[in-house]
Amino acid sequence: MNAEIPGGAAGAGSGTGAPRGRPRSVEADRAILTATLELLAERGLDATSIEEVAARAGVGKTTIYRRWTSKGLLALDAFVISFREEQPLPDTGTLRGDLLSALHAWVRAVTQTAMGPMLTGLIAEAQHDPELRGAWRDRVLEPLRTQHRVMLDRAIARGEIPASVDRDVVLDLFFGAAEHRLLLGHLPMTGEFIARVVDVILAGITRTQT
Amino acid sequence: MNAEIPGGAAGAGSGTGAPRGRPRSVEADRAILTATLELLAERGLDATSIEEVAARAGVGKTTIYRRWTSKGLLALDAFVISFREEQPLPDTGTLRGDLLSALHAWVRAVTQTAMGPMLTGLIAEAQHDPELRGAWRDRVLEPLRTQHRVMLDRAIARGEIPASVDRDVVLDLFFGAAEHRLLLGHLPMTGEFIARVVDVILAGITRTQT
Amino acid sequence: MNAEIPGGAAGAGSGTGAPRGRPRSVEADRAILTATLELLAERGLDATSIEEVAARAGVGKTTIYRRWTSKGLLALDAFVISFREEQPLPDTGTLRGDLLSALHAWVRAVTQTAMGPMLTGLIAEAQHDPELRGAWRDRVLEPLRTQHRVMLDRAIARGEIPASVDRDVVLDLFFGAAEHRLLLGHLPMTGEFIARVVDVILAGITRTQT
Amino acid sequence: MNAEIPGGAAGAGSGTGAPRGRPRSVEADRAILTATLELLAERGLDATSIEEVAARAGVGKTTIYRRWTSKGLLALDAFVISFREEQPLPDTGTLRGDLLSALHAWVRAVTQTAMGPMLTGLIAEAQHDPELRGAWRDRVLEPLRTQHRVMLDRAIARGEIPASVDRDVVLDLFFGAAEHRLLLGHLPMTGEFIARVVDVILAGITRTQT
DNA sequence: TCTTAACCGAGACGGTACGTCAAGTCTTCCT
DNA sequence: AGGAAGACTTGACGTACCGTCTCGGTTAAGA
Repeated sequence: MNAEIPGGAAGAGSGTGAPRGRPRSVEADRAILTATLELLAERGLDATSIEEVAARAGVGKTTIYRRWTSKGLLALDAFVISFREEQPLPDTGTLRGDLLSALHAWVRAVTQTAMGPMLTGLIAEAQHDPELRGAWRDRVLEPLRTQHRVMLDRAIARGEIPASVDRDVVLDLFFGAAEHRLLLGHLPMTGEFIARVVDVILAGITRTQT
Repeated sequence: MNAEIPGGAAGAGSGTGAPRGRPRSVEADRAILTATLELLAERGLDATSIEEVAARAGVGKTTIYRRWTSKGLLALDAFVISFREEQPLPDTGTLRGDLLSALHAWVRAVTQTAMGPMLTGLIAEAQHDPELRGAWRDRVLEPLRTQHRVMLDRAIARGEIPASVDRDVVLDLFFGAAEHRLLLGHLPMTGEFIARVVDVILAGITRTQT
Repeated sequence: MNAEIPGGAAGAGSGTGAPRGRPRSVEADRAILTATLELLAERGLDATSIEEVAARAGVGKTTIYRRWTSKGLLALDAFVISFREEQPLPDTGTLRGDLLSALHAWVRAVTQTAMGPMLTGLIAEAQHDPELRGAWRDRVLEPLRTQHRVMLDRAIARGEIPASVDRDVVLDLFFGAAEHRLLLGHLPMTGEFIARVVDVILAGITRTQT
Repeated sequence: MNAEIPGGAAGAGSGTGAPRGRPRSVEADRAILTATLELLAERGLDATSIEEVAARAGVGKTTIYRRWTSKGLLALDAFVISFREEQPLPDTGTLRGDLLSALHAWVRAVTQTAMGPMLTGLIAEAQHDPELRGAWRDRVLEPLRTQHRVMLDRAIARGEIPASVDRDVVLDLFFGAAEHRLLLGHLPMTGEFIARVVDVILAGITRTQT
């Protein structure tokens, strides 16, 4: 539970032993997150109010505020549940295959599912909510980067790319280009776009900078 | 005026000749934009209300709504005035020099001035305001891309990179990586970051010697 | 208007000339007071919420808060409108006749109309709202006392009672006994009660024949 | 204890003999009443919440609700404990002496101690809580009246006043006038006020209504 | 000694209403 | 007709208490 709903006060302090008082309702947790997810998909984070979430979940507003300190952190929890396993760690044998597969999965998620609007809504909200910004980094961004860094490490082990590669910069280029198109929508994220992004990055780090 | 404040209804119908009635106050325009700029710098787009802008500008709310249909478009106008000339088109003789110079200018603007919060605030707002999203593309993004595409065209003419390079993808990688760090703040935009971004892209698109 | 709705900010300062801005809606005033009166009669002051008044009046909550700073002052205005002329100044020629007539009118008002619950509700509310307490004194109690003091003054002029009578104490006994029964309800306010109250007071202050 | 805290469910079923189960904590009773008394004195009945009483008494809310069905009844119990013996039955030998002494005691209690705010708060609360209204009559008003009726009976026995005197009306005038000033605060309860109230009533019932 | 019933503190539960803020619109007088 | 002022309706905010409920854990009497 703690792992899935870290946005709130997380109930009893770990190690403090007895949790005292009526325990938080697991049903309420579920109802709130379900309602949030539905509303997020229906009208986006900005147009969703805590009041509406409470009404749809059949829950008092305080029950939500007791668990989450802001709309953003609630939305983050709802998002994370759906997003986590949609981003698998591919292992195709070559870096090109891995990168293509990973970017395809990301693009598919943000264009074919409700993840797209959720993601943009959360990034938007994070711009004026420092706590959400931090939580987003800790619970979405860093896990994703850590996972994808593995692909680069394997490529280094295989000798495909030099060990001197700045993996952080590579990840920023990799996700940055796609995120840029997602946020501004100036150009579509086609298969060709994906291929070329991977091509440029791959060529850029494969070639020796002698 | 029309060219600088296209966010609003543009006042008198174009071509109708005589504007009839009292003309719009130029002082009001200036006062509103100045107040907006101040508030944007002080507390960001999200925490700025039309009501406050009106109060500080010494102007009725109606006077603002008559010119701009949304807070975002007003902020965009205030932003554009300040942002435009901060992004010069460098011409250093080599693509590497041009790219480094351009990215340095961008990073400096968003980290050393109030442009950073304004930019992130506007991108955030654009996520739930389609009109602003369009205006942002037309009035900020495309001009910037057009300007930077020239650098790539010159490099092609010089034979530094092949004509087959997908310039849009290059621009997405170029701006995407930096914007990514700006929005999420997971890593700083140091000089080294700038250099490596340029290096990877450059290596990725430079003509093969084979 | 000022005379009838002194609970609010009373709009423009008198003498300041032009009232600037959109004037307060007279319809809203009326709708609010009507709704308040209905709800007060239906369920009493305590069980009436500002929210419900707003809803029934078809008015925003702020429109009420702009005019009245508390529920009590709003209720007071609604009450005063109804109560004012229900308490006529009788002139029967004798003090006994005047007092009987006045007390009858008061008892009739609080037992036969909705004035009773309103009055008790307002006195109750005034116990924890000093502003209402003051307003009640100024706008209900003192006018009523001033009016009834006239009856005593006429009796003094006629020589029925000595000029040395403490008229304030007489009024306190007169209203106090009835109010006491109204608030605690331990005994009914019958015609006999009225007669005996008047008898005792009258006997107590009538000039000694000695 | 039962005699002093009759507001609650009175614990064990009458006649059932053995109460079964854990007996109610006497400490909790005391703590709750003490906390109530403190808060009543500090901020009045209206501004005191059950939640705060529970917190200060170091007691669960349930423990309070198990004993008292409403805030008013709890406050009544706290009040009665303090108020009871403050109102002695004077026996000075003359009705004037008795009345003066009794009214002095009452005025002193409500003006010099925290009894005043408690009393007004309870009367206020009783206006929208019929149960409290009944309890107030049974446990405060009637005992007080019964006690003071004795003074009138003694005066009748002594021949000071005729037996035909309506003692209820006299008591209403006696307490009504003072309560009136207490609730509305339009005039102070001075020694002169007390004397004149007694004078008028005494003169009113002494004199024969031939 | 072991149930068993009612208590205890703590604190979460679904609600209601609070008083405030800002949104975008409307209405007045004035320029 | 534009402009400043300030009203208007709407809707959401986050908070405080309400009276109820559920925990784990006493505390006694009865079996």
